[in-house]
Amino acid sequence: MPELPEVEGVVRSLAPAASGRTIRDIAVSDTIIKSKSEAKEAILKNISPEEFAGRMRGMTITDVTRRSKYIYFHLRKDGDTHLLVSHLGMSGAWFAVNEMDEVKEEKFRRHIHVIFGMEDGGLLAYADIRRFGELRLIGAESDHPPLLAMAPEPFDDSAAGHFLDLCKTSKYAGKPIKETIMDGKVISGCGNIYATEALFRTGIHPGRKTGRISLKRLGLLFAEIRQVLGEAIEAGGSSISDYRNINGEAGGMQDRLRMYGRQYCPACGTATKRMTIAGRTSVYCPKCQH
DNA sequence: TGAGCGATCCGGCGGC
DNA sequence: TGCCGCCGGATCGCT
Repeated sequence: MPELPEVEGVVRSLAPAASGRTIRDIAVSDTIIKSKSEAKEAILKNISPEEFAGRMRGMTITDVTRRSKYIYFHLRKDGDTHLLVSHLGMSGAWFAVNEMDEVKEEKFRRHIHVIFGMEDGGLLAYADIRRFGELRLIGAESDHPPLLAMAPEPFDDSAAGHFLDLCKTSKYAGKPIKETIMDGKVISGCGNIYATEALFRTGIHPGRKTGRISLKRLGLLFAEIRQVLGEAIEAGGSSISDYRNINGEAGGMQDRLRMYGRQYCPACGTATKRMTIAGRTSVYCPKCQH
């Protein structure tokens, strides 16, 4: 499942592959057309397949950037700028190819839902096995308020202060620390995998109340989150279940995860425990994490 | 007013 | 082997 480092990997390869190219036509899968006809919001948000295709036609992709776990396609047509916001959900993937059969893995090829045909003849394809991802065409970030509510990028200078300030508020002080750090308004792009890892590395129990952790430890936790995210970006992301970059390649970070998905603590050998926090499974070592 | 919960987008997979 | 139920990012709407 793609988190911030995986999305960063996609953007780093997508930006040079897509920038400067103009979209000639759009194909939307029958599956999505059917879902949308049943009034579901499958992948295409707040727009019909026909309107999406009509508006995207003729758009030039000027740049591709990342904000938290969102991919921003910066677009221009007739002198106006637009933004296509892509979230990969659980299992989304982009592929830049010349023919669809260049998408080697059957499980992705079977679930290609949107294809951008480029004026130069190439293709940009969005595949999504579970259809939890989204494509949202807007004018600018301000058209979709949740985008404006996101925490600063974790590598920004302001991110640590933002995190520590919110930890002190009554809203977050009573919540389990894992729920706090996975809230995108508190820290951008820290999902289950990297939250689990950073908590293990700092010896903090995922269920500990945020307000019961010293500012010093919270500062160390934030630094560790940033460290883990940075390591994962360098390793090309973690390919837990369905992450692939635009060339269909998996990342290598999963081999370096020390707690996520583990049965035994790599530090002391104790059997790991799991608990549900904010509806998600959390793994931790009952001996090393307090 | 806002916190909290359930529903919603689904296919894959573990378990029986 | 087939079917049921669980899982999960993020948002939204209801209580």
